[in-house]
Amino acid sequence: MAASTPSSVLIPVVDQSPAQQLGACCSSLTEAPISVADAEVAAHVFKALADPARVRLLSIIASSGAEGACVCDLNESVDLSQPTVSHHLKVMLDAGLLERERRASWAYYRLRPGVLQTLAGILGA
Amino acid sequence: MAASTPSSVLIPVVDQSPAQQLGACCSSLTEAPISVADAEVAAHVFKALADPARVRLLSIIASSGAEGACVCDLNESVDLSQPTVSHHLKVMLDAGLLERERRASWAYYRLRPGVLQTLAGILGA
DNA sequence: GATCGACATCGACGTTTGTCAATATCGACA
DNA sequence: TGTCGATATTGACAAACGTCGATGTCGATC
Repeated sequence: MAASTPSSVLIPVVDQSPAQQLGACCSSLTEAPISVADAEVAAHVFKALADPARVRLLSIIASSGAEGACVCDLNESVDLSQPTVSHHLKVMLDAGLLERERRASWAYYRLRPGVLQTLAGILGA
Repeated sequence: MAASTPSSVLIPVVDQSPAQQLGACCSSLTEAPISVADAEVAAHVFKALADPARVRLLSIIASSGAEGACVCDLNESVDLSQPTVSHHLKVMLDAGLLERERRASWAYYRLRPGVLQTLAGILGA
């Protein structure tokens, strides 16, 4: 296709999260074979969902709508230590699935708008 | 999907793959907090997509439609050894994303019908 | 300023994962 | 029957991951 020599070796430094890049990469997995680079981006996002604790946290956060969910509540929703919950939230934040907002001394996480629709679009549905 | 081969067509025999359970577990991640058990099932399926090689293989397989893709072709599509490709295919097969069919001495993999739609549905889109 | 509470980061650990070379399995065919 | 080609399985190893306790950071309140 476009690229002439995909001999890789490079990791392009993009200031966009994987989930942001996903929206611009490919229309769907099922239409045509995805490029190696795009596969890496997509896998990064899926990896952020590849843990039971993260799926559950994301579901709780998504269910709390636009206000977001307080970390103090999330800590009690899963049977994990506070540092571990913080770690999982960071993984999803870095992948571009979540947004963080600080209110007073609390942190609130919410779904990044449209990100699940983008993901669903990649799946070809 | 004619493919009239009198030779035996074997379909993966799994009692209940994660992707199959997904369809019956929850309507969507965003509606209400998912249960711990359902999160485990969903994470299992996402984990099968959490690798660049697997995403690319899945995309190639999906793009080849109902006929499926021959392993002999897949081996040349990614820069990995034959056992590694076989391993990745098994991961997605066990997760319920793929189906396998043997024709003569070749193996063909295809998307399990509807599985991507189910996944997209879980995402709430 | 000192203290407290909420959250993030660090360091260390056992476990899981991706990878390959070697080997096994199994059908096709001479 | 024996060989060959295609695919799966095994065994081993390094890297990545999930987890926790200890510690750091930062805003709020006294």
